[in-house]
Amino acid sequence: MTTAPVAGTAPRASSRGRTRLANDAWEAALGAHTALMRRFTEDDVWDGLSMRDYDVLYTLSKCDAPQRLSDLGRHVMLSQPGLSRLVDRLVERGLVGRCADPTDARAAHLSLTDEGRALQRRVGRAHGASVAAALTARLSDEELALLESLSRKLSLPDDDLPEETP
Amino acid sequence: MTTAPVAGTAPRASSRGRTRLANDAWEAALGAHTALMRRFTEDDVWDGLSMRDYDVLYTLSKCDAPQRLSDLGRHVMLSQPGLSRLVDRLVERGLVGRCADPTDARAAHLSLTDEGRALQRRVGRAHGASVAAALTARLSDEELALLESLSRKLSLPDDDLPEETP
DNA sequence: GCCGATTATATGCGTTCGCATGTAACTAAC
DNA sequence: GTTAGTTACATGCGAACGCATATAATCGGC
Repeated sequence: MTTAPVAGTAPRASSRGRTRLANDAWEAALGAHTALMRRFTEDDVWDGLSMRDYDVLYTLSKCDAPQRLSDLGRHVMLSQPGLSRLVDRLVERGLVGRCADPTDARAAHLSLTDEGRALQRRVGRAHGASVAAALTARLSDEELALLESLSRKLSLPDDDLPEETP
Repeated sequence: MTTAPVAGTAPRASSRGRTRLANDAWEAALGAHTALMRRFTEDDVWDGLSMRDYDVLYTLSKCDAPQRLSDLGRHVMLSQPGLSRLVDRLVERGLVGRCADPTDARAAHLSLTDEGRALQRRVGRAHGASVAAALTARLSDEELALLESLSRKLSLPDDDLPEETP
C-alpha cells in the first residue's frame, strides 16, 4: 500500500536511504506547496489583499487577546521589518488597530478592526472553500487527517522532539 | 479504495466536516512549511545564494537537456518577469549559461555552467543534510514515505484527478 | 538606583518583486 | 503571403522585501 521498501530488506535501513527518503519527501512537499499556493493565489477571492495580508488578518482573527508584532512574526514567513511595515499598511487601510501596551511601552497591541474582521471573514469563507475543494478532490478524509498529523510533527521545535538515540 | 467515508457512518458525511478537515490540514501544512523554511533559510550553507537561486540551480541540475525559462517557471514560485530577472542575475554571475534555441528564436536554452554545477553540488550536499536532519528527527521512514505520497497527490493538476462522483 | 544586556519595534537603503506592457517570433487560416 | 492570434521572453515602474542599524524600554546584577 505504501511506498516502503519491500519487507525483509536491510533491517536498519542505511542512513543513506533515510537521507534520500527525507529529501524526496521534502522535494515533493515543496512541489505540493508551490502548486497549491499558485492555485490559491490565482483565485479571485482576495479583494485587494495579498495572501500575506490575509495571513496576518487570519492570525489576528484567531486570537481573542490583542497580539504583539513579535507574536505575529512566529506565524508569518516574513522578516521583522517586513512584518512591521506590512502591519503599518494594514493599520493605514483601517483593517488593523494598534494601541499602546500599558504594561510594556515598547510593544504595541494589534487587533482587527470591525472592518478588518468583516473582510477577513468574507475572504476567509471564499478562500476556505477553495482550499477545501482543492484538497478534498485529491485526498480522502483519512489522508487529510494524516497530512495534518504529519505536518504537526514537522512543526515541532527542536525541543520536545521524540528522542531516538539515548 | 475511494474517498468514501467509512461504511456505516453518516452515509453522506456533512460537507462541513470534510471542509473543516481540509482546512485544518492545509493550515497545519502551511505551519510546517513556514517552520522548516525558516529553519533552512537560517542555515549557514547557502554561500551567497538565496533559496530561490538554489531552487533554479537545483532544477537545472536535474535536467540533462537545457531548459527554457517557461519550463523553470513551472517549478519555481515566482512570476515570469521575476524569474526572467533572477536568471539574468545567475547568468551574470556565471552560474547559468544561456544560448539561443536553434529551433525557436524566441526561446533561450538555459543550463548550468561548470561553476554553477559545482556550487549547486556543494550547497546541495549541505542543504540536503540539513533537510534530512530536520525531517528524520521528526518522522519515521514510513511517515516520510507517506508525506511524499500525500504531497504527490496534492501536486496533481486538475486533469487526471481520481474521479469520485460518476 | 545605576549600567550593560536584552527585547520590541522602526527606519535607511539597496535589492527584488509583481503588474502591466512591449517586442519579437511562431502558428494557422485564408 | 498576409494577417490575426498566440507564445516566449524582456523591460519600465512603483511597491514590498531583507539586512543593517537606530531607538527606546525593560530586565538583571551589583
